[in-house]
Amino acid sequence: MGKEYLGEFEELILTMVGALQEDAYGAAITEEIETRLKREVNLSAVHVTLYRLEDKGYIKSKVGGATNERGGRRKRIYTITSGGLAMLRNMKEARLELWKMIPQLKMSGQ
Amino acid sequence: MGKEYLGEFEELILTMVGALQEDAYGAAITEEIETRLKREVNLSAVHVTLYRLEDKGYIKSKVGGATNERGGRRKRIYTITSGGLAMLRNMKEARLELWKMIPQLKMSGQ
DNA sequence: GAAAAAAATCTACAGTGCAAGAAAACGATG
DNA sequence: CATCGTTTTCTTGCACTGTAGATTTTTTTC
Repeated sequence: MGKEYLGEFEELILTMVGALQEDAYGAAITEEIETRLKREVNLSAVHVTLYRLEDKGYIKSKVGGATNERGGRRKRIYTITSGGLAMLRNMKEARLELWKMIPQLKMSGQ
Repeated sequence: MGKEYLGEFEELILTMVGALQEDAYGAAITEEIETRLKREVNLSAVHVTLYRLEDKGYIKSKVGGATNERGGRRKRIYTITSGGLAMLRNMKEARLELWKMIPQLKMSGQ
């Protein structure tokens, strides 16, 4: 039955999978978060979260082809499913709704 | 040192405390969530979360006056602190930033 | 002062966040 | 072809967050 929301970190990782498209695999996601969001993340934290998201059906994966440059294990590429996208939409809707309730939050963004 | 974000449920409860102002106590928060957000919540889940938020300094509490109608223990009224408000702002900023990264999310809201 | 009401508190366990370390798969190089 | 450095995934374990069940406290009414 899956709950109607995700944890904070799960939401972040799911969003990155959607954002990175064909290039969504553990290491790249980690890097992207660190450079673009200036937030420290642990690589295995990302991996574990990817497994959990896949279990829940929000993303799916396939092992990437042999397009490696200099050694290294094959990448496991993740893509967001329609269910995953729907979940992100729901969470966004819910947040926008919530924020409306608290006037002190009005500011720059939006 | 407190992390730079909260869990999903903590965020919800913190927002409700901010929204309900002088009327933020366990039972009222629970009711408000059920009626306005159509989401089932357990009363003690709310209470436990309130304690944790208070521990972290995002809300503070005082026992309410004797303005009761028909029996019942005194309410513990919670109010959001400036730290709590700042946390909500940060989380909102971060989300807006995140959503920008994933075009498939563009829609109604905002 | 016993019963009923309203609310808070306690206890306990599953789910999520996170990190340290191990293992796998690959290219290069002697 | 053995082994070395690389790149990346996989395993394990524990602390923190989400949630429910049952209990206790405080207060009004009869």
